Amino acid sequence: MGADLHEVTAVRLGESGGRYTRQRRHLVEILERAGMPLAIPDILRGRRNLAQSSVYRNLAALERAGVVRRVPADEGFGRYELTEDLTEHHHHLICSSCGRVQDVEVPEDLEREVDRTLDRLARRAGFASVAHRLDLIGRCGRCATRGTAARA
Amino acid sequence: MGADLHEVTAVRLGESGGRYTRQRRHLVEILERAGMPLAIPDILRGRRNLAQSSVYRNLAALERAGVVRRVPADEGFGRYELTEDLTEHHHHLICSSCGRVQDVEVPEDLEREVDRTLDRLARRAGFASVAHRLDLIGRCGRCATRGTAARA
DNA sequence: CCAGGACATGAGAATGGTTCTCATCATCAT
DNA sequence: ATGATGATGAGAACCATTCTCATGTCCTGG
Repeated sequence: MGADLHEVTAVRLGESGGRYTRQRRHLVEILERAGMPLAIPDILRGRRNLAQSSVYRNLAALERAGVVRRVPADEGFGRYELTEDLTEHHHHLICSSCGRVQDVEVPEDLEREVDRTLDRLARRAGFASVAHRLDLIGRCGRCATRGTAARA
Repeated sequence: MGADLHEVTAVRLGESGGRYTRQRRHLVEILERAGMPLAIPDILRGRRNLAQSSVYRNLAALERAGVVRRVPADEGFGRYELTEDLTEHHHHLICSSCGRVQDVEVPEDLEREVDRTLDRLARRAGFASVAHRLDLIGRCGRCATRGTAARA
């Protein structure tokens, strides 16, 4: 992996009628290095050569091509990461206090059991072609030490 | 349950320095009847006596009181449901094509195993006080029958 | 009863993340 | 080269959400 990440991206972009331009390659590299879902400001920070509108447009293009995924956080804005077939299947630790998102992988056997069970439930409800999304909500170490009140 | 839903709400609202007004009661009843996360337009639909700004404000108040939870969907807007300690712990079937969200409960033992494992992983990563969120992504029956292209 | 204080409401303005528009550039095939 | 097709950047437009402010409502103490 790693080397052909860009090949795969190029192919998929081609299929969806797009080009693998320098800026799109740049975005893919940024997301690859980050290893965690990034918000637009994170991507823009200290890179004054990226136009915000182009970043949005290109992330949308990469999403359409199936290379990038928009992660919905409960922060009022979105974060972006590479799709799982380009990395490893993983889940997120989400800090409910500062919004920081961190990747985790869960054990194979739990994954399998979750998948199996959910698949059954989904079918029963008339849903098809199912993936799952499993996130942990908590407080990261940094937020836990200073006490940020959440609820009385 | 059901009867004291309103008592609990009144108490929690009181604790967080608010009143259980007619409109807030109304919102709680709407969410209770729905049994699925509702978007603001769903709540407003055919109820011209509710001011949009008040609905937002009141849902925020109810969320602060721990009665309501904002569910982040990948639709660009939020949905609201009663918190789990007022209903049952459950998860969502999310249709990736039409955005419809439906509640599901998963078997006790899977829940337990997920909780146990995630707790361990979280602790290892320095996260504390963890809840989980487990959603199914797929296509609902309605969207599956008519073919809505998602990706080539 | 009446007055005052504290919170709730409604309408619309303001905010902020995201998407669209449009004029200009780059890239590819002929 | 040359024209077509798509990409880029800057800013305007959009839309969900939040804020403002002028009332309204409810409870409390006199």
